[in-house]
Amino acid sequence: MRRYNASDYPPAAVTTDLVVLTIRDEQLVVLLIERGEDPFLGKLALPGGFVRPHESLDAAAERELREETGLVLGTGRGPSRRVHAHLEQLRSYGAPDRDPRLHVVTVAYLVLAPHLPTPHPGGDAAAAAWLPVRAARAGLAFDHDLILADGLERARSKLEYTPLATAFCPPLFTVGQLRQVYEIVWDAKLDPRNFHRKVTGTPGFLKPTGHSTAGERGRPAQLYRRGEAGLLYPPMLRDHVA
Amino acid sequence: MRRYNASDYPPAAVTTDLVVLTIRDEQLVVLLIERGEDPFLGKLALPGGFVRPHESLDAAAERELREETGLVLGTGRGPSRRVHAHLEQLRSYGAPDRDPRLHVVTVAYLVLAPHLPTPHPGGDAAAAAWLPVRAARAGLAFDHDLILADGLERARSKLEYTPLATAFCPPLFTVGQLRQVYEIVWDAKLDPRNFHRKVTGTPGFLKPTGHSTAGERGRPAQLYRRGEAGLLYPPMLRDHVA
DNA sequence: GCAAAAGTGTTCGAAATACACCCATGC
DNA sequence: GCATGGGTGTATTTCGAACACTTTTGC
Repeated sequence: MRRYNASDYPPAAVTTDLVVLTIRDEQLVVLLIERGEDPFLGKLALPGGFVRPHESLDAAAERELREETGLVLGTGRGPSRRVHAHLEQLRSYGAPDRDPRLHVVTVAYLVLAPHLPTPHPGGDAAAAAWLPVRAARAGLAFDHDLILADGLERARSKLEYTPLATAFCPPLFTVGQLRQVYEIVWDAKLDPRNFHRKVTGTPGFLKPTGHSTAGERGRPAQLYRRGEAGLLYPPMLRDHVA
Repeated sequence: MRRYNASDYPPAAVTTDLVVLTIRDEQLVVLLIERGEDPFLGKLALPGGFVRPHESLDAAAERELREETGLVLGTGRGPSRRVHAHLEQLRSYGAPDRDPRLHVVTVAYLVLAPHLPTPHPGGDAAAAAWLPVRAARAGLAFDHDLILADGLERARSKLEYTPLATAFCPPLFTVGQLRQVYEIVWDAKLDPRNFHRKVTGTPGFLKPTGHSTAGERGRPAQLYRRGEAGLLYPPMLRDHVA
């Protein structure tokens, strides 16, 4: 970083890869593309691509998501397919042989969103689809099995101490919907009664709207919005095995 | 990532920067170098530098630490200055203007170690020194203020749910020494009696050695080694403010 | 003896768990 | 009515905070 001759630029390329998670049919699913080029032609991979000159990493991640799937992050109005979602950097992967052709350092991102539309493949993707994470745990291109596993672990642990589960919910949601998110992501059963008391009692987790559901089975439920808290205290605890 | 023509390599360079923390004179200190070149000539910065072709990110971080400070990570025998330490990736920073000359993506690492020797500056560093983190919180080169803040927050939070505090201790240590680590890193006072019960009662945190200290003030203390656990359950809780 | 640090016992209150029970709706 | 999910009350237990007290050393 101290000298700036062109000859000192290492021949490493920078990409972003995305672990996009959402819930469909009561399953945690991940967005995968089918590679349309070598290497790994025809194999499944996480969406991603090169960071452009003078483009921030976050911007590159959003652009890749848009190009390969047609999904646009953000809250404003605009062209369709605009979705609310949580985006955060996961970590970087730079093993010299992770790409067989050249040294590629990738910065992985984690995207969590409520039920998303079917993606429109574009760019280098021959196809794009949601796959249950159980089915996607092995056989991905490059080191994407590892990246997916890290993304899942990040998502699971952040449900404990942040209100991140709300990223899987629509803007207005019930305590029951929120509980279902925890149960699906953690693959665990939670007591509905204690869960209710816990989330409504955690400061800043939920903001009541005064409205409730109607027309569904059972007693109508209060609708909540995500609260202001960035960290949950006390945290939601999942069972920790030895 | 799909095409491999040289013209597609974005002109972005990849570096690693290191947040090296240790405890000296009962203070949390960070390793800083004085820049010997423009930009930011003469300013303080985190040690770091280019990732070389076909070099892994972790290897680059270790090499930069060695080149700029003479410190060698690892447990084996060999040339002096070899130290035990914990090294983990922190996160990546890629704002297009974070380096005034060219788009540099840096992968930051966090290094935690017990009392380290005075560094020997080398490479591009005009000087290298330990500075208390309180004094180093502003005025660093590039976006290193931000990277340091992120590193501190990571270290502080990982003390809660991992045995990482032991990385600041020598191989054999007492409960009192471990408590001092928590107190210094968290800048908080902890009750020695409850702390003792808590750490000795957390499975896998500490492994008794059967030995104890002697020749110091007060009652001799049992010496422990770090245990096998990767995660602490129940976690050590610091006071969470609203 | 006195100071200092290690370590144990006990009490108190907050919070997690388990579960009995009631509420409000669709059918 | 009955099934279904929403929501409250309450007993039990577990755990952390506070702190009195004992232990073992150096001086």
